[in-house]
Amino acid sequence: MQELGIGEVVRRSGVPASTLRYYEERGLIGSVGRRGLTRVFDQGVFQRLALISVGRAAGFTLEEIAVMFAPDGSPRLDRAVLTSKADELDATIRRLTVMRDGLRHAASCPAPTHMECPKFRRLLERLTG
Amino acid sequence: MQELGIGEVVRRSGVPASTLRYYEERGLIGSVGRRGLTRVFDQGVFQRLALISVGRAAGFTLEEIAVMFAPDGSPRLDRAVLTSKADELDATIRRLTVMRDGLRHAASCPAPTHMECPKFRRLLERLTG
DNA sequence: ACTTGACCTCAAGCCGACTTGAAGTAGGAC
DNA sequence: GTCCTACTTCAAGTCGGCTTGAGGTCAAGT
Repeated sequence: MQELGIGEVVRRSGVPASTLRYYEERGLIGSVGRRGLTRVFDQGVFQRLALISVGRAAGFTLEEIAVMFAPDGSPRLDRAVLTSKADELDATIRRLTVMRDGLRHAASCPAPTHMECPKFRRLLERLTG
Repeated sequence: MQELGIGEVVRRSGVPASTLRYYEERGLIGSVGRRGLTRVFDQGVFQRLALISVGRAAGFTLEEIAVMFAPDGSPRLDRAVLTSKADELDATIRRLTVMRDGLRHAASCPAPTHMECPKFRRLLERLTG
């Protein structure tokens, strides 16, 4: 497995070195070791970074992400936790979908204010209800 | 339109008073006026709160939400902005969907570590790629 | 030998989104 | 008239997620 310096990881992932160090400190990514002082990463780091980025977009904290995808391959990661996170995500996705439709519609709606558009209000009701 | 005190809004929405005041200060919700010192809201505040909550879940800042849904009914809200936010949301939704599937699968996958599961790795590739 | 560049650590700072706390006011019940 | 409760302001504090800066190490190049 090819070994990478932090600079390489920065270049290929776009994630700043400070963030990589921070993630390592928080236990989210593991450098496979050190060459002298400097961290050595393997290819897997890119997947983990993708995972972290999506997790963040999903609204999970770094803490939660660390628990969900423990870097060691996870000590018998609790299925119930995963399932409930997936359920959370389902709810989020549904809400985001409604919001996206709302935005899309608002972009093309001729009503003077959004609130005057019945379609928009119906979407809102789907959010509140 | 029925007028509500802040306490009522707190009770019905679950949003703390401090947050409501903060949102008002940031221009995200408008109280229709004051009765003496105290803020008076109308029913519409609940929709706006729902909007804000979904917007936050979608990863937008309060600033962005304020711009998207200006409280005054929005001074000719730029359609391009809305459309591009909708596109952002589309991308987010796709990624979250992949993540949800990943979590769902991880919850039922017998592989000792996630990375050893080919299905999980394929999902990861959909995230990275 | 010495500079350059890429890396390191550690502490402090910053931003967004709130929360908390102290101190004050306004209106009704008694 | 004074007590209670619900509200108010304003400043400061908190937390998560990083970033920045000062000062140090190491390897390679000239």
